[in-house]
Amino acid sequence: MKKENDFFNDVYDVVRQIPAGRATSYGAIAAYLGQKRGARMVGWAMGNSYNKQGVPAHRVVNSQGILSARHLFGTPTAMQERLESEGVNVKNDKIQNWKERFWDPEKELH
DNA sequence: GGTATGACTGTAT
DNA sequence: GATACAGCCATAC
Repeated sequence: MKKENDFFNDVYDVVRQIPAGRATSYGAIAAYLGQKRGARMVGWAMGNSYNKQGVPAHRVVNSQGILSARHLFGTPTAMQERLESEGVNVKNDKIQNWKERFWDPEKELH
């Protein structure tokens, strides 16, 4: 039997709450889940669900606001274009105004 | 249970 | 700024 309160489930739940036009980092999600060093797990979890609907994985980037996983979206520009269509300026695979675009689950969901 | 891997992060060089 | 290394944790074999 599989736990419904999976680590993945928590990750998906947080990612789903990211508002359009914003983005967060793996580390922030991991920290919110109490696993400050579990950023890799967040990415790993997403890797098993990036094709899952309802999970805007394109709104999750690394700590520098870089679209580290753009290459996994089918096309190298899919992630960037999707973010731009939501109002996020992306340049060189990096989110502009990252500090202001950053959505911190610890603060927003506190 | 040991080893390898991973959409990460931070520090050091 | 780029490269190298270490840390952390869950999953797969």
